[in-house]
Amino acid sequence: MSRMSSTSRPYHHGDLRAALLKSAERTLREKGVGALSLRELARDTGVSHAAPGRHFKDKQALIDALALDGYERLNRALGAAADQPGLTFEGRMTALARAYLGFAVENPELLELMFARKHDPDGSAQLAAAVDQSLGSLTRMMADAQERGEIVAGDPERITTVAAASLHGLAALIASCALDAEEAMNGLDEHVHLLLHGLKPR
Amino acid sequence: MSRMSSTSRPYHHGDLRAALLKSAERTLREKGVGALSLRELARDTGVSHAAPGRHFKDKQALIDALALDGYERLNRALGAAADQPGLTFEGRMTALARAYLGFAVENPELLELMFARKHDPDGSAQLAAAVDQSLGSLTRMMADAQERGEIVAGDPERITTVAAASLHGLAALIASCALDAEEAMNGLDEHVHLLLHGLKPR
DNA sequence: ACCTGAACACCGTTCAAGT
DNA sequence: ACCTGAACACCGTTCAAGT
Repeated sequence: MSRMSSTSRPYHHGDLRAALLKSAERTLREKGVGALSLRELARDTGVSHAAPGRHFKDKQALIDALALDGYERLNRALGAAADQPGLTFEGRMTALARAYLGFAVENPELLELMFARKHDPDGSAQLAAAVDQSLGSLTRMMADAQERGEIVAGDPERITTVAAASLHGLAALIASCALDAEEAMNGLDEHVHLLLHGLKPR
Repeated sequence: MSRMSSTSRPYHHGDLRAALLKSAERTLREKGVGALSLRELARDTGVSHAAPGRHFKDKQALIDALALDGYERLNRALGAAADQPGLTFEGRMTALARAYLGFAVENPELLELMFARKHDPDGSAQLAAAVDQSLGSLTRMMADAQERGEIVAGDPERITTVAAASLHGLAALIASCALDAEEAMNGLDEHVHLLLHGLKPR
């Protein structure tokens, strides 16, 4: 009678799972993976310390869920960049690179988490699919370009790997603070140009 | 009188610090960063749980020491590869790449740790120097090549970044199991060739 | 100087019990 | 179905005390 809200909901939450994920991403962003604690998450969400166990069997399960959410956002960004019409191949490649690096700059801790070699063999099927989708945007672009003769012939997977390594390397160096983010973004056009035209003089 | 060894040494160890590091690297390799525990390390080394505190002010300090040791080994490998005589530029680049990827394949967990964005601002001066030395091998190689006109003109730092991102991307993808290690090693010559000659047809 | 042993404030995970 | 509260076995870190 004295409570103001949620007359019909059981306990505190309609969607504790979502609330926990939201809170987790916040502390991930602000304090890093090391500061993630199920108990603190429960406290912040106003729930008992055992409640998260109902929604995530493990701490790793929560981390995997964060990673999966990250991939979904990244894949939307990559897809949108790759599908832009009216661009040259180099233009599309640059747009894709910009989308990826932008994500890395905005979500460095999350990116690290997405690429960590942890992965619960149970829940990792979804994660594997999400990773494939990320590479998919790039693979399609390379296959298209190859058909049009805009890039060299050869095993398309190998060629995709070269491009992927170049972009992921930049993203990883940014996320780990080995490279200044702003500087990398400013040099991005030239980076892509060098990737396509090579380091050797023509 | 009844002990067989170390008649003059205090307690159990002549070099507890080294013993802890050795044990730590072993569990890092076998069970991952998440399994590192100062208390377990102390138990494995036959010492009280507070003893590690004398040698590492923090768990992070031990991790930083592991990372520093990793950089020292990596830098020796990179230096040896970069200084090989009688090679073309592409040959030296390939040797450097092979050294780096070899390290990544042999020490995936350690590499992840070396590139984690943690770094105690206190002890990180040494770490920063070690990182610089790693990049140094590559930077010198690029500067040499540029002088001889073997690679394109332009800001040498930018060009070094392109090569570094390409190699580090491969290494990171291998370490995170996103790329099959053997496959990547087999394709390494072609990878370097594409890096130098570009993805566009000539 | 180097280590011990107890203490403190945290964890993740499990499980009977409540609503 | 969903959550609580207590319990268990661990942590990292600190600090007086021992040798």
